[in-house]
Amino acid sequence: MRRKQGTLLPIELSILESGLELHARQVPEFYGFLIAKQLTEREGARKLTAYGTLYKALSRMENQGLLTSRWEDPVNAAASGRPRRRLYQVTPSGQDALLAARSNVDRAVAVRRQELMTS
Amino acid sequence: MRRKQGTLLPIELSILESGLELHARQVPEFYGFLIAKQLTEREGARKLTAYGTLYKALSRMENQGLLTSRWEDPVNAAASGRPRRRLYQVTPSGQDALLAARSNVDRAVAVRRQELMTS
DNA sequence: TGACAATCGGTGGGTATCTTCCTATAATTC
DNA sequence: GAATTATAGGAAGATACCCACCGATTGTCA
Repeated sequence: MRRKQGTLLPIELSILESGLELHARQVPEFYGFLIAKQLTEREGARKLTAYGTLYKALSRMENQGLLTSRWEDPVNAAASGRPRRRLYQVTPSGQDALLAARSNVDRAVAVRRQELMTS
Repeated sequence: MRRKQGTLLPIELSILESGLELHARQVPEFYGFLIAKQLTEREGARKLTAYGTLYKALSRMENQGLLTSRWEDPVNAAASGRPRRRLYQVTPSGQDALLAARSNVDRAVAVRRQELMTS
């Protein structure tokens, strides 16, 4: 869709919010599948069947510097009897982007309210 | 289906045959997914969508002593960028079972042929 | 204003294993 | 021969990740 510079897509906002919320709850890192579950719960019924969308968003965000990732220790994953995870963290730059996006939304809401009041 | 003592199911025969064939081709160990692919190719079009059936057969056969298994080194799997495999080998007892089942089939065929000739 | 280029979302597939639930069927038992 | 019982098969879903492709949309430029 060709994005306007410095804009975040809804899914990217959700990822950043989930990530920071988990961080606040003493969960330092997150991974794709966890986010998928969070989104499914939060966003209600309409589930995210298309994991491709999510994983593409994650790698996009990592390329943009909003996230960093590392692979889980494979021995650890094996000991837990599951595929290994790719663990992500929100970078300071990611936090900034979220704040900026939020204030943009606030501003848009304010403008819209103004429009409604003066019409 | 409640099996008759000392009988092999078609899928078990296929697994043993594939395993031994791979062994003859310098592939010492096999894993579920590989067998699934082999079966799909060999058995023609009708594919094995039900992996549950295959994996259940494998663990059944291991319990019966027809196969042994070990987990692939997780570090190795991670280096190859894929989930780790469970590696199987046909035991001597598995070879015996295959031979016995084959001779049973031969005997049945012989009996049937005899029936046809004398009818 | 209209065309172009970039990118995004969704679908579907590939890599691997395992579990649970239900149904169908065959072997035993009476 | 009928009733019981054990077991196999199929479907579906959980656990994780990634890639290729197609179509839709949107920002930008002429």
